[in-house]
Amino acid sequence: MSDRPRRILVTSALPYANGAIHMGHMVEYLQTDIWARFQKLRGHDCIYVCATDAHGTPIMLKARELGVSPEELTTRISAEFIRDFADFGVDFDNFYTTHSPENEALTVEIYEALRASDDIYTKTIEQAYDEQEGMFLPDRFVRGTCPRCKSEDQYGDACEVCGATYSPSDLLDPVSVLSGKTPVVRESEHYFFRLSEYEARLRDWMKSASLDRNVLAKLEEWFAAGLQDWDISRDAPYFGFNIPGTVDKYFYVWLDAPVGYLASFLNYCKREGTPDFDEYWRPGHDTEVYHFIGKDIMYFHTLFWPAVLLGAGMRTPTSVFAHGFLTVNGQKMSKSRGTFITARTYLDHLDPAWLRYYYAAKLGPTIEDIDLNLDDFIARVNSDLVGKLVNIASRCAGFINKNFDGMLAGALPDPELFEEFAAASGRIAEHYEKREFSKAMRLVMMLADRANRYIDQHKPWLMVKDPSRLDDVQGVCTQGINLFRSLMIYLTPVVPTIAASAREFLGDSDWHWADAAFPLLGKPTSKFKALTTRVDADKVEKMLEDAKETNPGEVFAGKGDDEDFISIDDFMKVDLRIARIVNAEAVAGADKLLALTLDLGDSTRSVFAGIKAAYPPESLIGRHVVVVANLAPRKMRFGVSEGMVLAAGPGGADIFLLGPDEGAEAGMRVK
RNA sequence: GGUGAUGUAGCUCAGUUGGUUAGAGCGGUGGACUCAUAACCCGCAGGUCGGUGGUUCAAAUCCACCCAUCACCA
Repeated sequence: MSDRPRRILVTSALPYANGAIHMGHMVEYLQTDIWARFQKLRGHDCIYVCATDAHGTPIMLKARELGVSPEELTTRISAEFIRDFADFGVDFDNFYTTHSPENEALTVEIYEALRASDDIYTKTIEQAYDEQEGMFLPDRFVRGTCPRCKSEDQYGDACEVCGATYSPSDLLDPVSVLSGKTPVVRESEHYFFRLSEYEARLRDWMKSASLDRNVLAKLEEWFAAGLQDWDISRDAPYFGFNIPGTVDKYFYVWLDAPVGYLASFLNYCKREGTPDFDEYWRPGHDTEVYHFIGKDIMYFHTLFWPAVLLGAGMRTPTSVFAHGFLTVNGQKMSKSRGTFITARTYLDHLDPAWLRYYYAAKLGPTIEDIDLNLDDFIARVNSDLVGKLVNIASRCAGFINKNFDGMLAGALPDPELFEEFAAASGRIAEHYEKREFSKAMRLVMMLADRANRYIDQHKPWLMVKDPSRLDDVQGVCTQGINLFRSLMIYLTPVVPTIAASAREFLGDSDWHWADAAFPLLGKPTSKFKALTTRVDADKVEKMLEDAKETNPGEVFAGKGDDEDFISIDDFMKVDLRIARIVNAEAVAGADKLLALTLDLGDSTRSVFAGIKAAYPPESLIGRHVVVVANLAPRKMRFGVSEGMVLAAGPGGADIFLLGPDEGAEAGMRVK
């Protein structure tokens, strides 16, 4: 097939270190991993690198919130990333971090090169500034009322209700998400990259990169709108790399993040002593570089990144492969629906091979979203992987084991059929190469059907009763096992763990793609063990229950996306007050309730609290507690409750009321 | 709001440059088999191809508008 191995470098987008890897992330890492494994299986020289994306405001703030340094935070999260990926069988050649000396050196080098080519200039801009926090605020950290439709509590860059785009200074009643204070407008000098000068060169690159049709359409759209120069600096405090020649300016995280691809690769080259970094990143070599990304970050990878590389005199990626998002049961992943499933939650309950197969069965080369439909997942894996594929080996192995001591026959009874399977190699490989994984899977499963039909037609279970036909039994089963073996070789990139067990069963050494064309004959096999089990619907159910319980504080979405936070305004909607309990008594006929009379300073309320088992009523009188004062009154069997007293604990006798420190008085607002 | 994409059997998806009765797998159903992780094999049923209008001898396929879903707007 190929005269000479291709030299390929592939990357997946760098996961952002402020939360756990989830099922949506896995689409990309599995897609890339399958492709990289395929290339290696074909005998090509393929290196797969990735890294943690460690910089930026969200990480800085998250670290502050947790009371650790950003370095500690990202190191800890990187370790989680590495574990999750390893357990899913994602086989990186190197997984590094953007907070590394290599990355700093490369980022600075690129920046200096851009300066030398006059691609960098400075300009003073106005930006929202939080005086209390002492920092400039990214657009998403300012919220307020949309100037167009007057919807409240919108982001500083766009209104989610009417879709208007604007800058934070346009908001009515802007508020800093960090302090709750009104931000002021302050001037600052920023560094800009002259992206606007790059349209022609980017168009040239586009043509050579054979991008997906949809990606091209998107690029055209952006060109039509006109390319704007890119603000690549941020003011201190900022977790990132200092811009040389400045005291308080830092590179914007999106500048050094893609440089992280180079840094991770450089780190790999240094460690392994090979290959030569420059052969992959300087122009004029026949190496190939591919970035796998999600469609949401196309702008950075198809405009900024190639332009930066061009400006710095480096080579541009051979192509950029964008994929769509993941939906779960047809909808966006959502915590409240329990469909926000982290990689770890999945791994706690289910076999990674199943997800790898399922994603492969649905993935194509386009930016279309794919859906993880859990009922479909169960049906698909059980029917394809177990019922069709593994079943071929399972139904043949018994005969070979029992009657022939595990020995395969010396010849195939139907070499033409085997040849059909071998001949499919080219088409399947082409599908893999073009990232048409779903087509590859369909073809393999069609062949698996064919193999099952073959066995059914020859009925070894009948022949085995006739001693004179034992040779035929061995032949048919050897044929079946070899058909299985070829298919398993084709599926190695998708389900490497299953392939490894199959190889062990067959006593085969390492597999290469080309091995599928040559049958295994006259060799002993080991005792057959189940290669994978069926998906148990109960386990999927348990996983979903777990997903619902995942602590939301531990999981965050991507950069700048904080849909899982509530804003300061949301919090301020809750009117928490200090109240003094002026009276408490058991409610006749209620097992758990106490009727409390609360003094809120300016008013008195009746509140029912389910704390009877934990507190004798008389012990409460005179105590100060915290109460939700603006909770809608609720009619209960014993009367109307006009608020809610805050307490912690699992319930029963283990309930602990919240109380203020000495000095708080009834009616004070808690904030 | 602008732009782009998607919408085909219960489910997941194919449908090449418009051309004979719209396909596959799963599921359902009837049968067969009993080697196999109740797997496998044979048959059957299921769709006015999101809606409306148009171009054409002919449209899931082209055009317009509408509806729904999703994404992007640096």
